[in-house]
Amino acid sequence: MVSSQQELQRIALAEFAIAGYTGTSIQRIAELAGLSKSSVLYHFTSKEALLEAAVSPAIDRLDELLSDLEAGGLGADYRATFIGQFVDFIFDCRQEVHLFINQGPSLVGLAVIDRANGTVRRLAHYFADSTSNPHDKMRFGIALGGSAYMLCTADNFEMPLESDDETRQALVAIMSELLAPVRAD
Amino acid sequence: MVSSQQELQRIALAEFAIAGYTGTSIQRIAELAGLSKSSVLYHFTSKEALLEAAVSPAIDRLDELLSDLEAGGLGADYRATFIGQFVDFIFDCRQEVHLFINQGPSLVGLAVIDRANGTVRRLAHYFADSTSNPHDKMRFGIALGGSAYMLCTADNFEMPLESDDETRQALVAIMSELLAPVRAD
DNA sequence: GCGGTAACTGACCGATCGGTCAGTTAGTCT
DNA sequence: AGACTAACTGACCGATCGGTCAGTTACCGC
Repeated sequence: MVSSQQELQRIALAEFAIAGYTGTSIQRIAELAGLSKSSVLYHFTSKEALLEAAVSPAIDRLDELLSDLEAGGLGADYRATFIGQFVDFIFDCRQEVHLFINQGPSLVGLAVIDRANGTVRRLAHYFADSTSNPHDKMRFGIALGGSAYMLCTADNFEMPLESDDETRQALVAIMSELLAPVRAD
Repeated sequence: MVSSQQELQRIALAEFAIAGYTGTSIQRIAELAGLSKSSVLYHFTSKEALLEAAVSPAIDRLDELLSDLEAGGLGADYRATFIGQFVDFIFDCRQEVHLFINQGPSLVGLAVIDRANGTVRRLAHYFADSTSNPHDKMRFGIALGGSAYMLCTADNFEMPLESDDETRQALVAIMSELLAPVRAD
């Protein structure tokens, strides 16, 4: 039995990811849920509260992933674990990642987006700060950002991905290759 | 002597890229230009016409780049030329690329965005169709999309890029590596 | 100076938006 | 049945938006 609140979060996340936060009205979400706009605002005090409820779990998860990385370090053993976890994350939270990638820059000022941006920035810096070589900085960014971007975007370009397993394996392999030069402190 | 029209296009492009098309009002653009909203609409019949004027040159350029690629093929010789041109393109049209990446999905239905999406789709398919191996399809997507994404996004994460020359070299090298498995038909 | 027109403007319009609030309905417990 | 309250609703509000239109200003050529 799915509660109205959970249903609204699910619909909001999907619409925010596809049409954009500013491109999605509360009325639209209400219609898709078969409720009134007032009902949406009964459950969530504002549009921003709805966004926060929809995306916070993914940010929490990324925060945790990053904390584990900071504890496990960049050694080859933990790196493989991290890569697997990161790929699982971008698979499981595809809509949220799509939203962070596409709307992180334009929704600056919304508390939950600032939080997401902060976490992504921390992740990016973790790898970039492991090297002073500009080539490797760029390489690591492409490994992380490019993988996330590709997974979120393939649909838009009518590029059917293979099975999730095959796609996951490909991402893990490519990321492992791109992150191979990482040095453990 | 820069005309009002050109100045409006320059401001619009910058704002559309940073704050989003829907997040940027004509009034905002007018204020930044020191003109009235009506004056903006004197020069451009609509907001969409302003967007089209601002981004069409970049799409034209990408179209041309793609036509050259289709003519030159995927052989190692032409590939190096293409990579250099693609990297130049994402450097020269950084704002436009930022806009296509972030807002291509949510602005579907606007003629000029549909055109941009179509061109990007054609480019993505050109490489993906050169292989049946899912790993390589993903790899090529990461090469192209990841590079574009990283260049547009580095600013957002307070990752100062090195000089343009160094950054360009790094991108060319990484793209060359990722596209190395491409097969010429 | 006069006529023509490019460039600009403020007032206005209807539509949409996020949000408020009083009222209604449905469900639960005593 | 009555009281309470969670869930829901329609009417309303002020703000913002893209766009229209009549009027003004600036510039150029004769």
